[in-house]
Formats: sequence, C-alpha cells, structure tokens
Amino acid sequence: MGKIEDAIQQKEFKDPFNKVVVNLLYTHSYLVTSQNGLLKPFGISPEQYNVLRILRGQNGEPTTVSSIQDRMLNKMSNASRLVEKLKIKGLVERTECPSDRRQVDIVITEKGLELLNRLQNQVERANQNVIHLTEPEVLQLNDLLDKLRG
Amino acid sequence: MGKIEDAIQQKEFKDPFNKVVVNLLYTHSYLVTSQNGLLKPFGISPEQYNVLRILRGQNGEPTTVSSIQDRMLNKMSNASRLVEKLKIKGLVERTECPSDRRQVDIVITEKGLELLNRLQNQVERANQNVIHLTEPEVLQLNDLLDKLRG
DNA sequence: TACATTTGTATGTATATACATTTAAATCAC
DNA sequence: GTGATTTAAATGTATATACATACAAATGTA
Repeated sequence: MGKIEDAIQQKEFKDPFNKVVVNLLYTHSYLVTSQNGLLKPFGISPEQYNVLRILRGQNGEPTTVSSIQDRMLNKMSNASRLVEKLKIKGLVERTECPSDRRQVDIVITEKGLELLNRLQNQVERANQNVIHLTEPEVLQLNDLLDKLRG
Repeated sequence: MGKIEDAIQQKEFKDPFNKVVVNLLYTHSYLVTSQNGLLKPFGISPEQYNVLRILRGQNGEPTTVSSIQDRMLNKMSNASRLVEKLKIKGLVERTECPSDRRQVDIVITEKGLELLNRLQNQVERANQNVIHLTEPEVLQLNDLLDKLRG
C-alpha cells in the first residue's frame, strides 16, 4: 500500500495539484536513492551517469559543454564541473575547439564506454524491479509527465 | 510539445521503463526550479518549506528531529541541519525533550506560521499554473506514482 | 581599427544530498 | 549496578544544485 499520505504521514492535501507535486518529489527521491545504490560501486553519481549517456548518444561526435548543459536532466546543474570530474576519472576527454577557442569539445573515452556497457544490464534490471507498473501503465505515466510540463 | 525526447534531444529510449525514469527526473527538475523561484524571495528553500509544513501539520504538538526525518520527501536529507537553519531564521524552536534527553522537541513559531500563510495562496496558484493537467489527469498521475513505488 | 556587447566556459559561494562517524543518553543482559 | 547494545541527534566530508560573477574569445557596430 504505497499511498503518499501513508508514506509521509500526512492525512490529506488541500488539493490534488498540491498533492501531485509532493508525490513527484517523493517518487523522485525513491528513484534516485535506488540509482545511487546501483552506481556507487562504479564510482559515479546519477548526474555523471547521465552526462556519459549524453556523450555516448553522440556516437563519437564531440559535444560542447553548453550542449551537454542543455540536454541534462537538471537544467540548473553544472556541466562544466561534472565534465571535470569525469575527466579526472578518465571517462571523458576535453579538447579546445579549433574553430572557436571559447568552446571545449567533449568526447567519451573507451573507458567511459566500457563503464556504460558494464552498467547497462544492471540499470535496466534495477529499473524494472523498482517500478511496480505494467508496461501500459508506464506508457500512460510517460504521457502524463510530458503533458504536465506542457 | 513537451515530449521528453525533444526536451533532452534524445532520439529514443531502450525501453519505456528506462524512459519513465528519465522523464521523472526531468519533471522533478522542472517543478523544483519553479518552486525555487517562488520561495527565494521568502528566504527559504523547498526543503525548508517542506519541514515547516510538516511542523504546521502537528497543530502545536512538538515533533522530534527523527520524526521529521521520517516524513521528509527526501529520506536521505538531513533534518538536523535543516532545523538548525530554520531556527537561525526564527521559524522554529528547539527544546530538549524532558522525558528523553537525547531527543529534541521542535515546534514551528508564530513567525513560521505567518510565513506559511503568506506563501499558501502563491504556492497553490503557482502549482496550478505549472502543472498543465486537468484534475482527472492529476488524480490519475497520483495513482500511478503511488503504484509505481509499490 | 576601436570599443561595446554577446557568448562559452569556469569559478565562487551558499545550500542540500548522501553517507559515515561521533557522542551522549537510554535500554538491555547479566 | 556494570558493561554491552541500541537509539537520537549532531558532525564530518564529498558531491551536487542554484545562482551570481568573472574572464576570455568572438561578434557587432561606429
């Protein structure tokens, strides 16, 4: 019985809009806690994992820091510092862009790709274990979230 | 057109479970960014706002730090430090619990209640503006999130 | 060309998250 | 009661978020 009222011991909400905000924040924490546990043995955070996936999606094409920033899940995060952390771990490379010396080209390294490969199956299995929904329900949830943001 | 694929420029997802995780993280960031903008003029963070609401729900009954922790939206957060911040602002009071000297009783102050009152209408209006769903859709989303967590 | 404006990235700072460790008080076992 | 264990809260430390600001390179304009 996973009702949000029980989970956070709040008897009732003023209105369903208020409630859904709380419910989303709470569910987010539920998911991130699971993700953290999964990624911790690999030495990366969920945010760093996301940046690596963005870079893999480039199929070898270099990407700039600001392009990563635009595509991050948390727009207020700091791509510059996350890239720096990944570089220290040898998971990405950073080279000055020749056409515009302000820009920095980022590519995922072989080591970064290997890490993603090792993680892939585990992440997929963990997601399916942690999300107690049928596939039609997941599709519906995706539609509602997309519509929510307008 | 708010599809998550467009928002983060990812062409497709391996499976809908994977996609709904990304969608929830992204939607969370969307909501928290809105909340931050709303609360900033009042000098509190979303997490501090949540603790104040928990305390208001007690109707004057004191609550311990660990009880606040249990009811926080982010279970990994740090109630002890958040309470400290609120105390510095004069929004809560902290007294040693007489029956168990390890525990600390927390109550919201008059100033804290006034802050919540001033915020109330604004938060409600902001929530309804930021959530582009009908009421039936909101109810459905609440149900799906509750079920997701199992 | 000279100078203002814009853009890409990095840095500074306060807060929060994630988790380990510490400290003191309460409870349990004997 | 003494010592071990558990519990409540605080503290330590690394990372991330949320902004503001700085700085250098590029662009626009007179």
